[in-house]
Amino acid sequence: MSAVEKKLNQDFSERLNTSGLRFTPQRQHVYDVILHKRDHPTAEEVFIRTKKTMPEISHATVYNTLDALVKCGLVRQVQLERGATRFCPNMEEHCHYFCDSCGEVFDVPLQKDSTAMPRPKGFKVDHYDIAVHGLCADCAKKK
Amino acid sequence: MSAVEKKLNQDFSERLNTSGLRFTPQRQHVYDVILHKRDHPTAEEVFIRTKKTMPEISHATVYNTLDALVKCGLVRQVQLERGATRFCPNMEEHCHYFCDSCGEVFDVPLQKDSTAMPRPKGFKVDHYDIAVHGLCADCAKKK
DNA sequence: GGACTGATTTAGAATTATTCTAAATCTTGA
DNA sequence: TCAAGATTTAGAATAATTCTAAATCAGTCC
Repeated sequence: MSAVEKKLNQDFSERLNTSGLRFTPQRQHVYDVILHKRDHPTAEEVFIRTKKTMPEISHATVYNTLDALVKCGLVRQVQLERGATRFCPNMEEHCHYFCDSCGEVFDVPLQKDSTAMPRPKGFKVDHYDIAVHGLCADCAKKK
Repeated sequence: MSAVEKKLNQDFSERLNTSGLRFTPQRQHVYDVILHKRDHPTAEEVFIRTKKTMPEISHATVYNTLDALVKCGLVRQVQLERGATRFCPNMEEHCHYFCDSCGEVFDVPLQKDSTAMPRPKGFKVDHYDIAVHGLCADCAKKK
């Protein structure tokens, strides 16, 4: 393992710890897999890819790990269509251009100051899906 | 049926026709149900509500009808969390404030000219989910 | 009106996505 | 070292959605 990789794992470990979670080989492998190919895989796809380097990993662990990564802010959970949830390692503020025909996903950074949002060349926009997540007034009070 | 209702059904029927779809009692009931209580039900919830006035309707028909309504632009399909898809009868440009704790959904109209988006009183924002749907350059060419 | 065509509906099976369960294993701290 | 709690595992269970094949329905052509 290179020095850079060691550093990454240390950061990762600390990130987990601050959320009360442990650094485990399984979590490391899953996170590696997601960072390695920076696309928008489903949990099933992450499972398949992780099996290549860790054949004994289970389904439940992948789900559990993905939830852990989402909880400590290392991965974003993305709902683009009916069916499987996807996961995204890009934690910068960005939006997803999603092709309803082929399923391709394009990340586009949000630029607060520009009036027109840039978009992938040739992309034909049909509609926007904007969801703001958080806590409603009542739930915010309770916490 | 009142004159207003007749008019609505006529509009609905025409809307279906222009998409090559037929106006059927089942579709009418499902659409009624969605318009009546303007929240964000899942397909299962729509199924249950529709059964009250049309007990013999089937699961598949509800799914089929919801897809039809989405296709002809009368209903919006919304993915807010893992699990069931929701449907929204509000076709104005708006975004959804979603409470990750209790699941409440608030519609907020998009106002292009204002700098700060209004939000439900007391809502504590965690993160934005912005998805732009459409066709990528390659797929747009093929169509 | 009757036959034909294709759309729609239905029950139920099948598939897909996700969560749950209980036992085994591992980690950490006393 | 031991106890407590976190994690992992295989597989079962559940939830969400789609598929299938047969039956029904609506509109069109004669």
